Amino acid sequence: MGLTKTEYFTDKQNAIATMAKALGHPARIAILEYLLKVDTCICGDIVNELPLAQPTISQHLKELKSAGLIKGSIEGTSICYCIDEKGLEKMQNYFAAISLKLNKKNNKCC
Amino acid sequence: MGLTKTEYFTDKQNAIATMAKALGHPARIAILEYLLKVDTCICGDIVNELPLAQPTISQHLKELKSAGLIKGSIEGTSICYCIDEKGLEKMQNYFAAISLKLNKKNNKCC
DNA sequence: TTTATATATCGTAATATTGCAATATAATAA
DNA sequence: TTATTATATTGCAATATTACGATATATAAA
Repeated sequence: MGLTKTEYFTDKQNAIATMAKALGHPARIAILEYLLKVDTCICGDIVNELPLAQPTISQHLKELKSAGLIKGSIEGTSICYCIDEKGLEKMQNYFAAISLKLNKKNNKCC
Repeated sequence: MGLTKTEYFTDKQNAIATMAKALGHPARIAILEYLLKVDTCICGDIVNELPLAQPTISQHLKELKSAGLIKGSIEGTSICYCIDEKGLEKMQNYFAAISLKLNKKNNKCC
């Protein structure tokens, strides 16, 4: 086992779970926040910024990228990573919709 | 290894990552959406609703609960689970804040 | 071409997650 | 007390994740 049964769930559920999973590690949250903080879109300064080895950062970047949360473009020798607004917008919309639903019914149990 | 180095990150980063991680599985997204859909707050109907065995659901509920995303209260023999608004509000606020920042700087690279 | 620099990939060890059968627990019903 | 019912816990196999050293790759500089 150890294998998620994605086939039992809807595409949308899987998509949200995939993005949430990508954000489910503090290093990846830190990368996101760093990309958000710096004005110019930054490449491997992330490696200097975070207390993790370069291969580890590279792996985390890959995961964020494949989840559609960041984008990377080649800039000479280095690579320029930046936030993929589309992905984050999806997350924002998802949680905004949930909050809206929670407000409508006033969740009065428990 | 296989061990996340949480000590290198801020409490807030770890907190967001923990909640995101809990949402990083389609079954847990499905549970959340089910709790959101039903008006009365529901217990073990989740087991009937989802195509996973009872111990598996129980485990997923435990994770959602320990992440502060759902609450459970004993209701006779069964347990009534419902959404913990505080946790979801934190997630909503987090993504709303990110969107806001993304709009301010207009993320024009890549 | 050779060297330097930046990033990715490979290989691997340690640990975590997923899923479920079997079993335990805890509350009500008979 | 003895079922019955609902949920949790245990134990375990299969797989995934995390982290990093070593190495590969690819571009630019000398």
